[in-house]
Order: sequence, then structure tokens, then C-alpha cells
Amino acid sequence: MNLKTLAQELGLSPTTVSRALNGYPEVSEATRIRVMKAAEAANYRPNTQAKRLATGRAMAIGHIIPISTRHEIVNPVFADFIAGAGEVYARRGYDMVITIVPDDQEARAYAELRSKGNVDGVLVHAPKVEDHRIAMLDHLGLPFVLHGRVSGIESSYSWVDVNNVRAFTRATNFLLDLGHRRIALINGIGNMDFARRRRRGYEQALTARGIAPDPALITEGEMTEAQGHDAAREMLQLSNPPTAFLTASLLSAMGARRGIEEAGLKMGRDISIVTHDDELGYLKNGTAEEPIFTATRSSVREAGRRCAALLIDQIESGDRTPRHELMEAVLVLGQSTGPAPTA
Amino acid sequence: MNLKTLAQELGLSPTTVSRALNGYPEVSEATRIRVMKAAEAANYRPNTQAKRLATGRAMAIGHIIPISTRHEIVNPVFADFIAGAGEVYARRGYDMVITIVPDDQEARAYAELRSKGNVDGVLVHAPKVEDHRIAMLDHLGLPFVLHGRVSGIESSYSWVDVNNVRAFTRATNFLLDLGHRRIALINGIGNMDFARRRRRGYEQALTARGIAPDPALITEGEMTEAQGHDAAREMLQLSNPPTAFLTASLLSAMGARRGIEEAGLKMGRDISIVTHDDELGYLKNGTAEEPIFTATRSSVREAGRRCAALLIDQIESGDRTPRHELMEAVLVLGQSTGPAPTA
DNA sequence: CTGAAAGCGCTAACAA
DNA sequence: TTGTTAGCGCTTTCAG
Repeated sequence: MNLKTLAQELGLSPTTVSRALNGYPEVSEATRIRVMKAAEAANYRPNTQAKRLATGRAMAIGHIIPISTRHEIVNPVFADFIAGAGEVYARRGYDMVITIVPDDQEARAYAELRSKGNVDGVLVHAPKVEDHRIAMLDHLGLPFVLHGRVSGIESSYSWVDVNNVRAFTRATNFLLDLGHRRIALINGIGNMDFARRRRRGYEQALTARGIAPDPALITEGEMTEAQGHDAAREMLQLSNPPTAFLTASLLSAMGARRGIEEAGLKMGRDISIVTHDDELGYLKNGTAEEPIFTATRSSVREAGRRCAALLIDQIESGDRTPRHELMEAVLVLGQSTGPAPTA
Repeated sequence: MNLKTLAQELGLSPTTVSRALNGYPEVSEATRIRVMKAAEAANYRPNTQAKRLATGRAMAIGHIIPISTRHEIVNPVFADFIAGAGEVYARRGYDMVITIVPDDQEARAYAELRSKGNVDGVLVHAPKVEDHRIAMLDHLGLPFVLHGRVSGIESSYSWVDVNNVRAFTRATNFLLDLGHRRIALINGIGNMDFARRRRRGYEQALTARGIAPDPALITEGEMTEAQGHDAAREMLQLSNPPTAFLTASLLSAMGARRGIEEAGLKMGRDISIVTHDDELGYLKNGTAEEPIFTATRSSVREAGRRCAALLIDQIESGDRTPRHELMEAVLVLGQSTGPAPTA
């Protein structure tokens, strides 16, 4: 069933039917209703491709996922972001087009998406310090929104990010308030922008209390269980070992926990862990002496929603002045994951 | 840059240029080369929407992800599948369109995808026992491939699946060979087809050795850390507790490990764990007395590739006779994750 | 081997 | 308020 035949059945022109269906004002209420009913009855749906060609709008948003670095796709957090963004796309009639590319071909992927007219805009994931993609997208003229920020870049662009500095300042302060003075940081890959900011928050909190950050207590890398385990084992063998760990992910925290137990120490008695990730409800129901965490997964989903909404707004309004949203992480202590963080 | 202007610049008709670019035989090698060069120089890419409209092919594959049940999107394994499928799509020129829907609207989502002509086929995830989606897609006439199978359905369809029965039979036998007689199963949600099959494999192995499966040693549910922990705690309080755990996911295994330690038992001395999931390299480097696991994540990625390739083949060939691929899980013991499982 | 012309299904000026 | 006409950018007969 297409427009033309539907129009014929109704004894109307395709134009009128189109207008009625798309809510144009200049069509009489009577015919509109008649058309709507007929369309409903015939189970008519406008052909997407034709619509796209005619309007010049792809009604789709692209997400490019580079894969040679495993972090992005393996990170469970990515799925949450997609879920959040997908909710918004569904609501607003957009398709989500995901492209997997070896990361040395990422630039070409954006350019192709652009020149083939596949998408109206893109969402950019996992920005690195001084990420080159910003300049490239600017140059392409393809609307985009970053999930995260890029520290080393002066040009302005739209982004949605969580306040990583503040989250880690608070988490560090929490441990300091408990009396800890030797606090280790198990962080993400150093050139990821979020990791840089988290480290800054941690160091600022220490410095503010007159404690010099100790490089021996900081490790950066892929946020896996093994990372947490190895780091904990190693650090606990120092002559002046940490009494607490602050980790950037739940997996690292689990690993650290294992390392701690292998060293014969007991969680909450000898040592504490704070993690940034609420991922799977692990580490919940603790007391103040036990692990706490800040909410990541729920906020990533919310970030997905906001990125998507922001991008669609920009596309539909044509207004390209950069906009930002900074979300606060929620510190979760001794209870299950709370609602998504507030702005 | 579009076909028309490119043709003008070359002093050729759009037809000829199109033919040259699309590899039609009836164009002279000389002009083909000339056209190719010009296209390259002008950085010309055919407009996707126009191509789609003209050919009637969407050059896109849909993935519908229902979200009210959290399992799918939260499961890290899903990201691996997407990565694998995405590789193939990229190679063969297809877009991957992901739709997130509240799971009570899944049927409508497929119907819309179909009638709007958004995609040429769909990949179906996480089949349940007696999954109704098969009948629906059959009825819609939309080509599809299942990742997994549906036990309770007689109609035939294409699928790619891992041999869950055999994986769990082998894992159970491994524990039996070590001398265990009280083996617990921490399984996925009961109405998921894969969970049903895993259970069957486990029970078959026990029965074959004359051991009656004990319902008190079987638990089914969302495969979280908490599930593993709670199940382990509970089962270890039985008057006749298990000496080994077989879990369907790494997270459950981690949880079980925590539960075991809380109970004052020691891994590898008092108790063993085998898990189906190689997720993050956890539990590796064990001895025979220590945990082993079968490769899931790497095989899921491979499954993604195969599903995508199978679907595209069917779409392009027009041949709708159902095809299947059964992959064997690889038992990984005392070493890091191996290569993807072989067929 | 190349080109002219029609058409994919829709939207959007412009007329009436 | 409705219809006519052109056109989005490509592919694909059908002629030459």
C-alpha cells in the first residue's frame, strides 16, 4: 500500500492525503479524519526511503564504534548508553545506525556517513584527551554531540558529561573523612578524557588536605577485573601500603577485592574500597566502613537520553550554537542504586 | 556532488557513470577507469536514500532490543554480538539499525520496520522457549535469523547457536571426573531457551552417571553477581551442601566465589567453580582443582559474524530455505581465552 | 558501448 | 481547501 493507491481509493490526490497524514493545517478536519481512518484500515505506512529522499532528512543518527581498542564495545556501560539514546530515538521517530569500524578508519567512516547522507548527525563516544574527531566533524559540517568532553581543545561543541572531577573529589573526601591517608586510585586508560578528570578530582581532594598524591598509589589501564587484582596485590606489598582503594569501575573493584583477600586482609576491617560504578548492584548494602560507589550505569543511560535529545533538538531547530549538560554523579552508600543523577 | 553533476563534468550521461561505478559489464574499460578516477577525485558517494528508493533495497539490517526485561541490554555479551555483526555489515555495505522498544511493543516494532521498508531483514535475539516472534516474522515475510533456537516450535527457520547442551555436559563431566557428586547449577532465567538447554546438558551428564539432579542445587534467574552470591550462601547452608558450582555466567561465578569465601571455604581446596563465560579473563590461570570456564564472549562475537553473514546471504540470494550453524563452545582450562570456537 | 526516458514513493511550490 | 507539477538522486528498461 502506498500513497498513490491510498489516494485513489479515497478519490483524493496524493498531496492531500500526504498533508492530512502529516498534520498540515490547510486540510479540512473532515477529510483528515477520513484519510486517517482509511490509512489505519489499510495499515498504511509511508515508505521511509521515499520520505527521506524527498525531504533530504535521513531521520537517523549515527554512532560510530571503533573496535581495535576493545574498551568501548566491551564496556557494559556502552550498552546502557545505547539503551538510553535508543529510547529517545524511538520516541522521536529516528533510527539509530551503528557502525563498527577498525579505529584507524574512523575518520573515513564519518566522512562516508556524511557524504552518503545516511544520517542527520552523530554521537561521539569516549573522547580522548585532545581528540581529533572534533575538528574533523566540524570540518565535515555534520552535527554532533559528544558524550564526554575533550580537555585539550579550545573549539566549542556540544556535550553531555558527568562531573567526573567532583565525583572523585567526593569519593576521595569520603575516604579521607573515614581517616584514610593512603588512598590508592585504580583508574581508566590515561589518555581517556574521563580518566584524566577523575584523577584530577582525586588529586585535588588529597592536596586540599595537605596530602601529596603518591604516584605509587595510582595505576591506569583497561578497567578489568585483572587490573584491579594486580594493582591491589602490587600496592599491598609496598612498605607503606594503601588502606583504601578508589576504583574507576566495578570490575576493577571486584579485582581489588580479590587481591585484598588473597593478601589476607579483610574488607571493612583492614581496608576499604570505593568505586565509581554501580553496575550490577555489587558492593551494595555496606556500612560506612564498607564499600560505597557512585552511580555510573544509571547515569550513563540518562546521558544517552540527553545526548540524543540534544542532538535531535539541534538538528530539527537548525540551531548549531553549542550546548552542554553537566550531570552530577550520585554517591550511593549502603543501599541499592538510586534514581538517575540529576543535572 | 551527485551523479548528475559528476556525469556533466565528464561529458557523459548519468546512466553510463552509474554503470561504470556499479561494475556493469557493458561499459568500456577506458571510460570505466576515467569515471572511477573522476569519482575518486571528486570524492563522490552515491546518495544512500536515492539508491534505496531506486533499488527497493534498504541495505540495512535491523536489530530489535526489547528493554523492559533488563537482561538483553545489560548483558555485556550483547555488545560482543553487535561488534561481530557490525564487522560483517561494514564489510558488505549494510547499515545496522538498532531499535530499542519496551518489550510489549516488540511485535509492532517488527511490523513497522517491515512496512516502512527500513530494513531488508532482522536479527532476533535471546529467544525464549516457545518464542512467538518466529510465527510473527514468518507471517510478515521479513527475512530473519535467530541467534539461538526455540525449543517448542516446529516451524523451521534459520539460526546460529552454540551447543549449550554439550557445553554444559562437558563442564559437568569435568567436575564429575574430579570426584564431585554434589554439583550446583546457577542458571539463567528459566524461560530463556539457552538456559533450558544448559540445564538439560547438566542433568544429562548427572543422570548418565547415575546421579539424580537435586532441585535444591539448581537456581535460575538473572545472571548477576548478586544471584551467584545469594545462591551460594543459601546452598552452602544445606545439610548436604554442594562441593562445586557450575554457573551460566561470569558474574554469577564471581558472586558465588564471594559467597563461598564468606562461608569460610577456600576455592580449589574445599570447592570448585566452573563457569560458562570467559568474559573478562577472570578465573583464568587455574589448576585443574581451580575454576575453569568455557568461552562465551569470543564465541558470541563469532556468532554475531555468522548470523549477519547468513542473513545477508539469504537476502541477497533470495533463497529462504532455513540454514543453521551450531558452534561448539571451547573449554578453557588454566589459560587465557583462546580463539573463537570452531564450528 | 552509450544515452534518453521513465520511475521508485514521497514532499513541496505553485495554482486554482 | 484541494490538485497539478516538478523533483529528490539514483537505477533500469529500451533504443540507438
